[in-house]
Amino acid sequence: MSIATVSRVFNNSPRVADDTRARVERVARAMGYRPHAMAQGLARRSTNLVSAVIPVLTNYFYMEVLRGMQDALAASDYDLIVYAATTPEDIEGQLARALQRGRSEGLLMLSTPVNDERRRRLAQARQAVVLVDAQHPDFDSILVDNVEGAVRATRHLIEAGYQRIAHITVYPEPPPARDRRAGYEHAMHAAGRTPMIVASDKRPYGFCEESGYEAMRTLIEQETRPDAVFIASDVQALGALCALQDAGLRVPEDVAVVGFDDIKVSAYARLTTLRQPMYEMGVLSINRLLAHLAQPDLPPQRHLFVPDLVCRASTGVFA
Amino acid sequence: MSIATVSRVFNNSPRVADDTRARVERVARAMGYRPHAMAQGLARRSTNLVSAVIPVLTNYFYMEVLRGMQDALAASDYDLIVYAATTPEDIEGQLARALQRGRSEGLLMLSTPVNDERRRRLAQARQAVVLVDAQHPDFDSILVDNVEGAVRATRHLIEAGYQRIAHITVYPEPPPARDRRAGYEHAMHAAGRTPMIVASDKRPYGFCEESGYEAMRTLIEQETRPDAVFIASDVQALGALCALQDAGLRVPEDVAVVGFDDIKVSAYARLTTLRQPMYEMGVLSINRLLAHLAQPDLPPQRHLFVPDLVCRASTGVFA
DNA sequence: GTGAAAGCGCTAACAT
DNA sequence: ATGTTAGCGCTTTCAC
Repeated sequence: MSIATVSRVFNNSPRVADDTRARVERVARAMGYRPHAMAQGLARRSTNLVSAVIPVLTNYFYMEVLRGMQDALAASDYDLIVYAATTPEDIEGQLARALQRGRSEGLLMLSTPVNDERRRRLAQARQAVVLVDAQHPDFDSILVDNVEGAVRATRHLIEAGYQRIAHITVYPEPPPARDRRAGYEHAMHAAGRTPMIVASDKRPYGFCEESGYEAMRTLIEQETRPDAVFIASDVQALGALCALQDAGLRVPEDVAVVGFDDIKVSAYARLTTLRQPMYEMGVLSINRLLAHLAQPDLPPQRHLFVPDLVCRASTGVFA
Repeated sequence: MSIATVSRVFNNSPRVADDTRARVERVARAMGYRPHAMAQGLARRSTNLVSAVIPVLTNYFYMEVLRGMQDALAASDYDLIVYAATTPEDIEGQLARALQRGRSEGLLMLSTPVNDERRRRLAQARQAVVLVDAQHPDFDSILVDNVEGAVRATRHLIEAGYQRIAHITVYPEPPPARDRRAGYEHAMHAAGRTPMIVASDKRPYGFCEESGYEAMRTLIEQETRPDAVFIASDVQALGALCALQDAGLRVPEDVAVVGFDDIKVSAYARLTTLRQPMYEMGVLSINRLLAHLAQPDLPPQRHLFVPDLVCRASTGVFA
């Protein structure tokens, strides 16, 4: 029994006799043999590993995307290395790790804009690349139409009859927040309204309850308090709802609130929001990555999801 | 310039002349050379990879633990493969992947009880192992004293003067839920009270908003409604709070609520709960794993954290 | 201080 | 259908 035959059995080569195959399998099971991943990887020049680079871990959006990725990956025989940045600047370091030669074969990059320097590094690493919540013509991009989502959110409030509609964003402002603000401004101007924007400076990561709480406090203390607020993310909206409650204001009677994301708890906070298909985005990103791995010359593709408005009690309108 | 010298430079061997080292480094940078991870791994019999096996991804507890792991790992040069089960039964499959020879050197197993079969498999895989939220004498175990936490929660309600204190758990009941129920029962009996336990059957994963919502509905509809409830997890408590609100009941005036975990949003839901040091547990688990990797004969150690009571408005007592 | 050479545990021609 | 052998890209003795 040569090592080559064993290798053939494990690689399902058709050129093995049925009885030898059975024998090898029996013995392998008996002694608990399984091929050595690294040796296999070196020999076939493929590691069966893909990596995901994520700006922050503790965020429901990323968790859901990650869950979609894992579920889609389970059907393949690729495993997933997760590189989470500890700080915003750390993204470069994590990317460098993910791009090390002989580490992984594919890269999923989340919410990380591709500048020229990064494009160069990605190209030279010769990995399959899929961008999620970011885009670049050279790579597969999977994103949500944040501008359209924000327009829908704002129109919903306008149509429901709210008069002074404010917007809470984050500072520093990442691309998705920028687009959501732009959508809000666009819809407001189109309706002849004056935008009213607030953000609280929360570093390093603005999408958090604290930032929503603080920004809402700022709005509450203003001379002309808004009667509705569109907030850049659900977690911030949760913080904002808390601020309203602390101030003794009722939702939606005194102030209506719309979030963005539709994270799990939002349903239980009765928060009107825009649903992003996070899980589906994760699944799709893996499917695209695997497709690129199987067919390296596959042209890049851009997939834009349009977020749906989910009406709940926080706007008092069940459209 | 031989390949051996280059290798020495990259491995910081002292036996290289300063000028050759400088030359190698310059050229390497110029042509963007970095050692091939798989080849390196095969040669030194070490992959610089550790893996984490997680029952479910979408859970704030795991996310925080994972964040602690990632932060602690960033200082080392190990990368993390994440194996998330798609279903409860899938744990075995993910474990098998993580244990493949030549894949990773260390294993972090979360909330996964070690039975004899698993102990055998882990031992034979010769990996460093750290258990989180589970324990076994053969392996490092990092956990929280769920019984004590539940006792504290229950006592807090008793001391605050609540009369009919119910408990909401989950079904199927994982070890942490079992311990929390036990702690509740113990504290109730010690105070001469009669336990009153409800769970809603939510498969595959009971720690969710829905299950808390449903269980609370059951309690509300009972002839003698409880005036306080200790709930096995914060996410369930969030669902329960929603059920109370829908029923027009005030918290804590009509029903007081205590959760378990202290996830981020709980602060904004004004939920009294028991704080688990999730992030710290993640950091510690990696530190232990790296210690075992550095010193294979290190004896297993058990680390038990005691959860702290965090008093908020949902129990109306700010101790 | 540097180079030559023997692995690491596989896969994939190429023989037979 | 099976065995032989040459790599895969490094690390690590062992010479020099």
